[in-house]
Amino acid sequence: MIEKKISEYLENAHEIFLPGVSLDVVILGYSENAIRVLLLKLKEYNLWALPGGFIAKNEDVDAATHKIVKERTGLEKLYFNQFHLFGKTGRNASFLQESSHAAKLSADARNWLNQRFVTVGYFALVRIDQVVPQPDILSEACDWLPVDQLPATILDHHEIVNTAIGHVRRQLNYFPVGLNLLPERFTISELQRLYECILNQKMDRGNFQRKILKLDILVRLEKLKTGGAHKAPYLYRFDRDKYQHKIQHGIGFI
Amino acid sequence: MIEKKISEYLENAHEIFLPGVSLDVVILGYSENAIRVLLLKLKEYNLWALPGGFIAKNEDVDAATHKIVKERTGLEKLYFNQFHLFGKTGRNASFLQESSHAAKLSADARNWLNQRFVTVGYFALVRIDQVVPQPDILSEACDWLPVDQLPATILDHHEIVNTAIGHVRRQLNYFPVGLNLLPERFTISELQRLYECILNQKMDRGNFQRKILKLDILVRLEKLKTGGAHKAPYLYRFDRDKYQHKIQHGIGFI
DNA sequence: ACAAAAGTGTTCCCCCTACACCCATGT
DNA sequence: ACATGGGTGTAGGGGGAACACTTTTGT
Repeated sequence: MIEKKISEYLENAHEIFLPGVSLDVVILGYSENAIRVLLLKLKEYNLWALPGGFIAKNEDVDAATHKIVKERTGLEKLYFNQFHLFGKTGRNASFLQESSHAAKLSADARNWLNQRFVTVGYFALVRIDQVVPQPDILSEACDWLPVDQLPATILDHHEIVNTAIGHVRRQLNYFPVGLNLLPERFTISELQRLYECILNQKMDRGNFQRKILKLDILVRLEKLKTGGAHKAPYLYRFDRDKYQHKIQHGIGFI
Repeated sequence: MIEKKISEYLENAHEIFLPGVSLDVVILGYSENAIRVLLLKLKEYNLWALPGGFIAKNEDVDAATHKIVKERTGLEKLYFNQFHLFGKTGRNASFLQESSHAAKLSADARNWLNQRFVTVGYFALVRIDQVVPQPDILSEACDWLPVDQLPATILDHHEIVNTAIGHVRRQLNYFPVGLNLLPERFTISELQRLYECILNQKMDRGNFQRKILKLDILVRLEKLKTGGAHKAPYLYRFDRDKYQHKIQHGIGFI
């Protein structure tokens, strides 16, 4: 049944999708003190791949990205960003060509798959706890893997992930990207650990607190009742309205 | 003769180039107190267009960009950067379809031109005085036009230029982009006027000088003999070696 | 009582800002 | 002499870095 779906998908691809252009999304989340990327384990191979796909002939590239992230995560409202086009020669769907499906395809479908592809890289920032990862029809599993311990991947997906991280790191100075990765309510310490993770460096506790609060984009909520043997910290939430006002004048954090 | 070249180019395009992908380069220069972009005036139309083209099936996208900029400017060593993929539906080579050449083309060639195109945006920074602008076969003229007074352009080239400027402006904080736009030797005042142009705001003379010199990427040369009724300023040149050392630790200017 | 982590305060110092002041040069 | 622009000096303030102190809570 699933086999039939794959065959149909590949057989019709050359009629539905733009030729030679694919897209890959680096979906990033944060849990257990690590930035993680959502990867798909391909059937028939011991290789992982980024969620991705093709762009329908009558579809905006941004819209195609939105659709793919929604399918893999279940999320509707998304923060995502295009960051690079990977256009080296020799990129193609080689892993599909070798698959058991390729043989059954028509000549047109096979030619379409065999052509060179350029791919548009997007990154998306999501809250891991809100996501229910969904493998696509070509993959057998789907998992959040820490970006500093990537498994073997197809093609240049390793490079795509690393390039994405670099862009996120640079955006940290201007946009409160961290807030797209945390749950609705969080403590300053949690936010600091996230920042330390992204930038890969320790920060001073007291200074971090003052600095992030002075941006005036967080709202203090009730105190957190914790089971920890220490003072209960405040919870905060991100204030999108205040943020929208600030952003026009530029936010400088680091 | 030129007519024949155009026909040949368009007729063979579908065999040589990647389908559905084009590239456009925002070539920026600086002269007479204005940031200027190199635009081509199309034959048969009263419209301007960015230098651009297609990507050969066996050619890296970066290489195709390099080739195009070299053809239009004569420059070999270049600072250029990919910044965005423009992928809205409805983008195509509409201006070519209406041209007098389109009628003579084979069905294959016409279909290739009629398809939807996504385009990769690059920007390049050049020294205007070193450039001898060269129109391509589809254009009758080629000129440096100030980016704040753009003429009517084809498609979304207006948006592409403005997006490019935004990226350059943001890079100004991290890379000495200004130095790719000035002649080999320049005064601090000239550099300041350039920065003021890009950022569109006045800066303090004394502070600009200290700040830019403290980056320690400029080398002071001999004094300039000027015809001006004032003290002769020093000339400086950009020190690429020092810069390469600095950049790893990050350069913060603004 | 004590440990652990949160919240807040303090001091030092650097750097940015804003001007002011001299210097060199051509008219 | 004087205007013009170049180079440098300086006083003040804001903010970051480092560290200290107090507060709350569970064991």
